[in-house]
Amino acid sequence: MAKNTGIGPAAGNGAGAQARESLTVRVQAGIEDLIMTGALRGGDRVNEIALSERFGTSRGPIREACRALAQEGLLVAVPNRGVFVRELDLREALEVYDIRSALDELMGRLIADRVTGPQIDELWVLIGRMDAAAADRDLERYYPANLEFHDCLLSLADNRRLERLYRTLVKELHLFRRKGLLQQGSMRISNEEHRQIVEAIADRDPIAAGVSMKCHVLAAKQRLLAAVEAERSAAVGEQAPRRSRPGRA
Amino acid sequence: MAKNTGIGPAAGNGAGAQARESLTVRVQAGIEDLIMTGALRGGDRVNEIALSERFGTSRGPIREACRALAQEGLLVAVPNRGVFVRELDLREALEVYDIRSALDELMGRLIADRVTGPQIDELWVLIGRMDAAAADRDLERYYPANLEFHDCLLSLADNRRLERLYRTLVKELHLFRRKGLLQQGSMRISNEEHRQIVEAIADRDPIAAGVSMKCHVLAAKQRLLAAVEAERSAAVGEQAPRRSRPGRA
DNA sequence: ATGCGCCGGATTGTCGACAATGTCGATGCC
DNA sequence: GGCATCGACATTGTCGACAATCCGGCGCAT
Repeated sequence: MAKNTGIGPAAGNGAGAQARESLTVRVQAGIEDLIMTGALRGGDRVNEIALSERFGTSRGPIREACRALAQEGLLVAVPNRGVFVRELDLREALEVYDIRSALDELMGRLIADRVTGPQIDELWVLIGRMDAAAADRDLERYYPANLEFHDCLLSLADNRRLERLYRTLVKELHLFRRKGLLQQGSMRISNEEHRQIVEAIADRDPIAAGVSMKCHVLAAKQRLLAAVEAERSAAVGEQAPRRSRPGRA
Repeated sequence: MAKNTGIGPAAGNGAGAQARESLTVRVQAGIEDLIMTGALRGGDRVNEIALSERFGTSRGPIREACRALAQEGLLVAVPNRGVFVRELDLREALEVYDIRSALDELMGRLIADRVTGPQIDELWVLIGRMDAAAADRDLERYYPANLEFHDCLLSLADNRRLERLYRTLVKELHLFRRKGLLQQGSMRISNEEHRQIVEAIADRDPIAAGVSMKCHVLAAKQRLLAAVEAERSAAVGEQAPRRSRPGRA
């Protein structure tokens, strides 16, 4: 099997080719990637030895990276048992949504207070791109545009701590068990909310911008809730809620 | 030289006597304490060897703890230079205040939605204790009561993620250069705001509770801003802004 | 005298090894 | 047959040592 999967000491890896970086941060980014791409799923055990072979390093940097990720909330460390990929239950996911709603409201207010004309134009461009993708029902194009839109808003807020926090929370939501339910919201409805946001920003109305951003998040929360509820009732209607394996956590 | 300064493997230390805890987490808590108590100040260099002697361990746990604290934002890691205690400039402190204002508003809304009668009584008790301390101008008694009051609110919100986030931000504010300016707010004014908060909560009015909590934080932000401004103008008026040492950052 | 290059000390980054702990399976007993 | 106990394996927790890198001072050439 692959002894070195691309992140060796002298391997010019495509993403972020900063050779002069400590191994720990590279491993940290690598593990994050493994989680984001789904290679590591919630509840999975993180084996230090396996990872050290996977990344071609010793266990030291692995452990340091895991400590950092545990502090960030992506992993949980159980003493003498190892670290596991954190699993977000519905309640925790909703908690994160509530927090994001508050932060997004702040973000909207901050943006409306300091936005410039060209920045507004840029937002409209992104809205247009999302509109086009939504018209084609092309989720593969919509999703990155949506990401870029929110990144743009994030940078416009001009609050570095808020930016870091927001990114942490977004990553955290990837730990939700069935994250497929997250982006189940219809693109057109979501983009209508985006348009409202940009309009409020263009009006330089902090209150309206904050409210529209908050509602955008809360609407996503409601969509998730509805999706979960739908899934549950479907499962109940479908024979019995069969218990799969007695498997361990 | 002191081979063991109190946190050895078998030392029953007073704070958090959980013997079956990994060294890393103990070291992490220890370093946090060093920062909170001011033994380590913003910008200070964190020497791994010194800390390993201080805590009576090897460098491994120290490094892991530092990684975690760096991820948390209390330390900053400079490649091949080591880790330093993060220093919060005014701008960053204000950023944190803005974020806290948003989170506190959320907290107020959540509390007003789910608070019970006995919990309201408990809040009034704490208000009374703060009132008494404020009447005596006893900051030594006011400060812990204030802390307990906010802890109580935090638990009442019943949002674990929010709680963790809030505590992180509070710790972060300790990194502000002259944190003495932070609690410079007069006790009576602050406690008047507290009373407003509890009244709104007792009315079970989520909007009012959120607004009053948000304003409480924003008022603290303004007090900090005023204190900094006052300090600056005083420094300007007082001869020359003498440059101290050519010292390093 | 001043700027440049070299060298020594100190510290960080990384590694492999040992000890401690927990887990899983086999064995024996009730 | 079910359950408690014991033992071997696997994994984590911790340590000491080596190599890479960086900071500071010294000497030298211009």
